Amino acid sequence: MTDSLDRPFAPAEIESACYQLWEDQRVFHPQGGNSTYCIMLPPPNVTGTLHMGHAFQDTLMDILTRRARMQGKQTLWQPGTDHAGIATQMLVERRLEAQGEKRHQLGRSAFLEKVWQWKEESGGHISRQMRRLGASCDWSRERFTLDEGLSHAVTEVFVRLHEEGLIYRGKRLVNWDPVLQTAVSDLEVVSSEEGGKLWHIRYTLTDGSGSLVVATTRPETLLGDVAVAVHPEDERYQALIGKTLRLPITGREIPIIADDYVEVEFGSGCVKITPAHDFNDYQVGQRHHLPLLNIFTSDARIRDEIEVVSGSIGDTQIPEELRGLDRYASRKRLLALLEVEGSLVQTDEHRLMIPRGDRSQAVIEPYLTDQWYVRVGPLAEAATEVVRAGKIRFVPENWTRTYYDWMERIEDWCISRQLWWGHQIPAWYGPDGNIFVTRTEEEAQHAAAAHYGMPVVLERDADVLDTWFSSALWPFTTLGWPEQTPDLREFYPTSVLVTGFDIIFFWVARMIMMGQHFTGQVPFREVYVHGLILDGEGQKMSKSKGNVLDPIDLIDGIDGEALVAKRTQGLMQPQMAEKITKATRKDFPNGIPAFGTDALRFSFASIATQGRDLRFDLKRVEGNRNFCNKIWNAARFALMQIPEDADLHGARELLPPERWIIGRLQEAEASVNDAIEQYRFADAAHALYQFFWNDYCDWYIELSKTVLRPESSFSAAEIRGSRYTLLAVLEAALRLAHPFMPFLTETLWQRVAERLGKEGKTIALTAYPVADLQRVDQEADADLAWLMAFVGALRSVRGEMDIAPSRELPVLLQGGKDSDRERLERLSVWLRSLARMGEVEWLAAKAEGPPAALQLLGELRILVPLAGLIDVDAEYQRLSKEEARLQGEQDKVQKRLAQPSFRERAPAEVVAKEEARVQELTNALQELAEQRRRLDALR
RNA sequence: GGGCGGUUAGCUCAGUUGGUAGAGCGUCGGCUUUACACGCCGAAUGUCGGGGGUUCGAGCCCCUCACCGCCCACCA
Repeated sequence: MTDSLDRPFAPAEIESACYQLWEDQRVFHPQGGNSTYCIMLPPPNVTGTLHMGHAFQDTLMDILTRRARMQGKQTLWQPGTDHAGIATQMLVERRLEAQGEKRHQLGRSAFLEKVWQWKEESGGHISRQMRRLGASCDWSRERFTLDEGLSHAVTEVFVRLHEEGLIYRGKRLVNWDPVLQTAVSDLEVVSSEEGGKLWHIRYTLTDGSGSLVVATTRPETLLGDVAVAVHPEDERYQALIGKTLRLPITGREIPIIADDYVEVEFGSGCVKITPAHDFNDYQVGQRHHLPLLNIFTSDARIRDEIEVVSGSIGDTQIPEELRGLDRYASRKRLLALLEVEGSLVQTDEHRLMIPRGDRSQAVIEPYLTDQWYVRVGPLAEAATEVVRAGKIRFVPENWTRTYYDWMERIEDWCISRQLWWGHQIPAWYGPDGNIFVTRTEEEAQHAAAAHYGMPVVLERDADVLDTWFSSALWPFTTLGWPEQTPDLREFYPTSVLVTGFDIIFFWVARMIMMGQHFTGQVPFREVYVHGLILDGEGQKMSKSKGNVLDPIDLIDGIDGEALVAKRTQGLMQPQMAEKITKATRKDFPNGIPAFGTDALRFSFASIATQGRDLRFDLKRVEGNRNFCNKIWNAARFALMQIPEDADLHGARELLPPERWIIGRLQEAEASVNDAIEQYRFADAAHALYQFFWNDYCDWYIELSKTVLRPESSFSAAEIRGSRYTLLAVLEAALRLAHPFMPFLTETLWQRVAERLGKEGKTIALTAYPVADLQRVDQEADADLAWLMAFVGALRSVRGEMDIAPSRELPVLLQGGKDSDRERLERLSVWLRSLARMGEVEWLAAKAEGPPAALQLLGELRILVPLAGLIDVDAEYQRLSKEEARLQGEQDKVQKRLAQPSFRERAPAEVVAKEEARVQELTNALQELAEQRRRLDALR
C-alpha cells in the first residue's frame, strides 16, 4: 500500500496496489457464510475490448457482489467470455484478407487455428480491463464458451433436445445472409425503412381475354413466380380466379389464386407469389400446394437454371443474359427486358422495410435451405410460466410484459450456422443421408453400423451452432453441468442477472428456457434490466459516429490528439475521419483528464436510474472525481486530528454533534441498503454523497474542529468522544461506500482501521454497515437543527450584507422560549466558531432594539445590529423580498383553509398542520413588517 | 399497425403509497476561515408539455391531444 496521505488524491497511485492485495488475499473466492449470492457475468466477446456499456454493467454487478460479500454471504461473481461466432470469424477473415489470404483457401482446420491464435493474442484483454475497473470476479473460475467443459455440455444439450424431439432438421425458408453465406435467426435480422420503388408489371391472361397488373418491390424474383394472388372477395377479379396468366419474359403459365393474405387496397390488389423467395409467399404456396422454385445461388446471384424444389413446372430455363447476375444487377436487366416487352406499366417511389444482417449489414435474402431448429413452443411455455408464477422477477417490472409478448409469438429457432468458428453440430450422415445425432463420433459409428448392418463411412455435419445456443446454457454450464457439482448445488439458481434490454430476447429468454428445461429450476431469481449508455448529446456511442468513449481513457486520461487518432483509426467509412477529428477537437480540446476508477464507477452508479436511456456526461465524472478528493481530504483531516499516541478507547462522552452525526450515519446506511436492495443505484449513490459531503464534511468536521482545537475547553472524555466519533463514522462510511469506490475506500480504510485498532486485512471482507435506527438521537437532532438554523441565519446576514468573514457579528436576541436560552448556553461555542458570532445580549420582550438585520428562528428573534456593519437599504430590500415570499405562501395556505370542504374531508392532522403553518407565517410576517417600518424610518 | 418509455430550474436528470417542488453541473456575489480552490460561505432560477376529469388537495391517479425516442409486426 502506498503510504503517505500527505499529497492530493492520485488514483493511479493506489489502484494497482489494491487490486494486487485483493488477489493475493484471494478475496474474490467464495468463502464463509450460510447464504449464497451469485451473479453470472454476461460473457463478453473473448477478443473484444471493454466499452462504456460493459463498464457500466460491470460496475453495477460489482456493487452488488461486493456488498453481498461484505454481508458475509458466500459470494461468487462468475466471469468468462464468449466465442462470438459470427463477429470473431468476420474479424479474423478480414485480417486474413488484409494479408491476401482467404478462408476457403486455408481450409477449415487451418482457419480455425488462425482464430485460436487470435483468441490467444487478444483474449485476455477484456478481463485485464475489468480488473482495472475493480471488478471482483473470481478469476480462477474464468470460463470460455468453447472450452472443453462447456463444449461437452453443449453437445449434451443438443443430443438430449434431439432425443426429446425438441431439435429437428428441416428444409424451409430462412433468413440468409448472402455475404456471410450463412443462415441467421430472426433476431439477427434488423429491418429498417429505406427508399425503394414499386414496379407495376402487366401479366397477360393465357386465354387472351385481358391482363392483370401486379405491384412488386422485387421484380428480380419474377422468374420464381408460381401464381398471382387476389383477395377472394375482391369484386374486380372475381371472374379471373382460376384462370391462368403468362409470366412476362419466359411466358411460363401460372394460375390466378384467391387468398385473403392479399390487401385489396394496396397497389392493384394483385400479388405475384414467389414461394421460395418471400416468407409470406411461402405460406401462400403451402396453402395452395404451389411449386417451390429457387432462382438464386447462395450468394444471391441468378442461377443458370431454375431449381425445382417441389412441385413441377415445364420449362426451367433462365434467359442467358440474366444468368449469374447479382440480384440487383439482374433486377436492372430484367426491368429493361420488361420495358422492351411493354410489360412494365408504372414505376413509383416507395419506402419499404429492408431486412439486413445485424453483423454484415447485407440485405437478407429469404432462402430455402436445410437447417437445424429448436422447437421452442414447449420451452417457451415453461419459461413463461416461471415468470408468471413469480419465480423470476423483472426489475423494472414493466419488462415482464415485453417478455410475455415475445414469448407468445416466438417461432422455432434456427440454430445452425454455416460458419467454422463455433460448436460443430454433433450430427453425422450416412451414405443415404440418414442422420445420427450422438455425443461422440464413436457412438455415431456404432449407431450407423447397427442401422445399416455394417460399418459405413459417416460424414459429420459441417455447420456450427448459433453463439446464443451456448450462451443460453451459461448459468449452469459454467458451474459444471451436466455434472452435479458442489458449485452447481451451491450457486444455482443464481441471484440476479444484470443486463441490458437489448438482449432480453437473444439471451435472457433463452437462458430461462434452457435453464428451466435442463435443471428444472430458473437460472436466476431476478433480472435487473438497465438502460443504454448514450453520449452527452443523447446519441448512441458508435465507432462510425466517432463519439465513443473508452472507459480506460476516463480512468487514466488521454490527450487530445491521441483521442482523435483513436477515434479516426480503422473506420469503416474513412471519409468520416475529418468530421470526427473536428468534433473531437472541439469537444475535447485538452483531451480527457485522469479521473480514476472510483470516480468513473461512482458516476455510473449515479446515472443508473430506471430510465431506458442514460446520458453520460463527463462533467458528472469530474464532479465525482471531486467527491473522491473530498473523501480523501476528509480522511486526511481525521487522521491528522488524532495524535499517534491518542487513546481512543478510554471513557468517552458524546456531545450533541457526535450524537447527531451517528444518527445521520444510521440513516445513510438505511438509505443505501434500501436503495441497493431495490436496484436503485442512483439513490444509493446520492445518499452516500449527501451524507459524506453535506453531513460529515460540511457540518460534522467543522463542528468537531471546535472541540478538537488546541485551546479546547472540553473535557478529556469529550475530546476522546469527538476523536473517536470522527474516525469511527469515517470508517463506517468507507465501508458503506466500498462497493461503489473500492480503491479509494480500501486505501483510506487501511489507515483509519489501524488507528482505530480494527482487525482485518482488507475492507472488502469487513462487515457491510447495517443501520441501527435506535441510535438516532431525537434530542441531538433537535439541537443540531436549531444550531444549523442559527448558523444559517447569521451566515445569511453576512453573505447578503457583504460582511467580511473575519469580522465577528454581535447579536441581540429577543423573544424565544426557554429552550432557546438553554440551547444558546450549551451550543454557543459552536455558534462562535461556525458563524463567528461575537457578543450576545438578550433584549427584553418589549424593548425597542437598535436598527438591526432580523432573522427569525421560530419564536426567537435574532438581531444583528446595523451600526457600522449593515447597509440599511440592502436589509430593507431583503426584508421586503422575504415578506413577499411569505405572503404568497400565506395566501395559498389561507385559501386552502378557507374552503369548508377541506376542513370537513382532509385528515385532522393535515388540517392542524396547515393551521400551525398559517399561524407561523402570520407571526413572521408581522415581525418582518414591523422591522421594515423601523428601518424605513432610518432611510 | 401493436406495444413500451419520455416531456419537471439554463443543461442533465431525481421525485415509491396524492398533502408546502429537489440534486449535480452551470450562473451571480463574497472568501488564502488551522482537510480539500478537485475548496468554503451566500444568492438567483420552475404556469412540473397542452386540455379535461377524479379529489378537500394532483408533478404523482383517469381520459384526451401534441411532440420526441425505442421495440415488435407479412401491405407485395
